[in-house]
Amino acid sequence: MDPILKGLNDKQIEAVKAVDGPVLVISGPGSGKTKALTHRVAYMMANGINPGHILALTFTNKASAEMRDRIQNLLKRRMDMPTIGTFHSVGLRILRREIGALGYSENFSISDSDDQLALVKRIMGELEIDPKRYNPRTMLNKISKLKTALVSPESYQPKDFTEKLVAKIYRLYTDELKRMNMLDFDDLIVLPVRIFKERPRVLAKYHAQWKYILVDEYQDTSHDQYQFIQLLAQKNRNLFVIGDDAQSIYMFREADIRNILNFQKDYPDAKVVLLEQNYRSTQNILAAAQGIITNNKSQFPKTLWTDNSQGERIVVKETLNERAEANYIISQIAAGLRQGRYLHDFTVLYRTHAQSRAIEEALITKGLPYQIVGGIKFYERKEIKDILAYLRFIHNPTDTLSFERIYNIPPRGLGPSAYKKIMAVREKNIFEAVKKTTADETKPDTPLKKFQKLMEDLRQTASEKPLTKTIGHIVEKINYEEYLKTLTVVKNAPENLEERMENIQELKTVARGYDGLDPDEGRGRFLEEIALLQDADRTKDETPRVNLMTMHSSKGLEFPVVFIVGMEEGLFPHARSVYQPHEMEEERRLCYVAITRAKERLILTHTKYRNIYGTTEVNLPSRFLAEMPQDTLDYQFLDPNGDEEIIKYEI
DNA sequence: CTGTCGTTTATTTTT
DNA sequence: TAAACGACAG
Repeated sequence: MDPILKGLNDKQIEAVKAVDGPVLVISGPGSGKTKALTHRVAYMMANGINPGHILALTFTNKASAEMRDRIQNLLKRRMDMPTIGTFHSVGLRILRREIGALGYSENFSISDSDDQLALVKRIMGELEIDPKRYNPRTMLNKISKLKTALVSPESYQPKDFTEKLVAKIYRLYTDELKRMNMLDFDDLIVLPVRIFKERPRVLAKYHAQWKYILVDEYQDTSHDQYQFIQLLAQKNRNLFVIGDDAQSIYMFREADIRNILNFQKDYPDAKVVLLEQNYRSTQNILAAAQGIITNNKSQFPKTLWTDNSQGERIVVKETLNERAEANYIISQIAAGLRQGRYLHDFTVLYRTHAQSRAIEEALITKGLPYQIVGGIKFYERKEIKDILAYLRFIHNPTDTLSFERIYNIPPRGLGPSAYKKIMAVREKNIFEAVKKTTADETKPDTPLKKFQKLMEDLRQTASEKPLTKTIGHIVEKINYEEYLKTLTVVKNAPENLEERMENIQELKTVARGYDGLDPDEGRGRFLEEIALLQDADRTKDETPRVNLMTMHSSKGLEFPVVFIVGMEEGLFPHARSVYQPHEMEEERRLCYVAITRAKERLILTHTKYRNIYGTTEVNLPSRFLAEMPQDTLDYQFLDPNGDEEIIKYEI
């Protein structure tokens, strides 16, 4: 037997060996999906398929990196690696070569979601649309929805008044982005699709290159991603998709579960493999998960099974309030630690970020180290965004969004009126517009003139010095630390200042990798790369910590002991999902995902009283509890003398 | 232009 | 509860 197939079960082997033609693999939680995927790629390479002909698409950088690592480890000798990347990075790679066809210039930059929102707000301001009546965020969502549905501003047929507004904003939004030579995230998929459709010869080039295509997390693909895949795969038809419809939890982000459900319609000759053996969880945990998910209508029929032991019952614990809930969790962690578990064996999952507060407070009181996974991302921090905005404006002076961000940060006496003046005379290049505006000013040292001089100086440095030097120079020249001080003094949080300066240091560490390049090119690559990175790989210390995260961020992970807190109607399922059946089903899948993170021990908690937005709510236990087979559960109801709870759990 | 004050609103978010 | 935003006075 091929050594690469060793350690795989029959189904996994089937998935690995079906190299030619369309293949759909439905992989249950803990069924060795990544194993199947990576072994398949290694198998293909070991059997003479040119790695250059293989394209593997993932959703996250993390998944890409893991796949690359594991494939490398499977190979006997060093070989060229296939193209492995996120949808967006592969889209970007294509655009870098092909975007000329659409009339953009090649030094385009990529806007982040804050930029997008700022742009929509600006446009709505110009159109005098009341942002209270029409939420800019909602409008942006609608635009993004249209884009992912591949509806262009030209082809959009608005029906009612609101849609007509959306159409207007959408059109201006698109024009303005193009004018700034900027792309949004959606464009990284949508534009390659357009090029493929309009330029068969370009598409043919990619057909010749990528003859084998693999897609991870196929259930999460949106319509544009679906088109992207279909176009690339239509010639050779060697399309391997793997995923789990039951774990689709990103519908709200345009994931279209029909893509996976209809794969066999798209490819009637598709080979279908079900990975149903679970290597992760106890029988009880699996039974609970299965019990939940069977309440959903549309899904791929499958039954998970495991050779693992039955395991202990799932604890359903009722507590008085969220403080007692947190204390209970800590008591359970303490008990686990006494039995030899480590802090990182424990994970607390919640539906909304707001719920982490009570848990954190309890952990801090008891001095237990923890880490929040997800939450505020590195590149979303103000100090990072500020510095990056300077870099982006230096790099692309047509980027009015970055200009908008920095022209008065730190405060230098520039405001809306100065901004209007500049925008009035702008062609494309804002830096030139600033020059034009200052030319009319008679006084010698106006704030705008100072700004102009500052930017000239920064641009000079940026074009000559390595990237880290430039960053240091920016921070120094704009007196950024002083500015941060004024911010943190107001909020009375000096520890914040230190942390923020450390973050800037961290940014420099990332930038160092580009110092060796030509300054302009290095800056470009740096900005491009971090546009696609949502979190920096910061080298964390190795202290074991309790993990806290939303159920969404837990997808793909596993832990010996999992707590799911807030198992209450209104919270989980979330109140906003209850009335829409398809949203209710998504909540249920989320529950399925959360439960199946647990390997050995699962504890579900709900409270009688919960403080929410400052008012106390009385919540019923979540309906999901009733949907689990009751013989897998161990109910622990609230002691009638509820007050004692908090004391009882002291450790 | 800047800072303060009151009002509003509140999921999840791989890029 | 608290953050985020817009209105308004200095």
